[in-house]
Amino acid sequence: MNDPFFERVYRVVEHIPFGRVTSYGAIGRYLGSARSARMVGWAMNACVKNEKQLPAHRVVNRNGLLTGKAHFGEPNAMQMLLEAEGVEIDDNQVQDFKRRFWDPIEELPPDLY
DNA sequence: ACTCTGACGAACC
DNA sequence: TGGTTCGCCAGAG
Repeated sequence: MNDPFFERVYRVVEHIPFGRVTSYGAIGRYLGSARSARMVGWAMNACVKNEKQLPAHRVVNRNGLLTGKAHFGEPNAMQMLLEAEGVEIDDNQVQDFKRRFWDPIEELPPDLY
């Protein structure tokens, strides 16, 4: 908990299982900052800059919308990555989002690291 | 030092 | 149903 906010975000993102997705808000809640979803997104933006090898494409907004696709270079890069994992995407929307959703609060230890 | 801007989300009109 | 406001807080100008 003494680490920078980004570091904690990165750690959670690293644990997102293959073929699953989560939301910025869910990560924020897990980190104890329920209202800092924006910071989570901001941290992801920074991760690209830091060349972190994170499955950032598995993080979408609460509606399952690929709001961060613009930051993956090619317009469809994010969608391609997800579809490569078996996640169906239609019009920037994760299909069957409910089933694909991975909540760190439920799947991860309450006090990871 | 100050203002503006977000890969968000929830609360309000 | 849908637009606007606000909280969050780290960078950029």
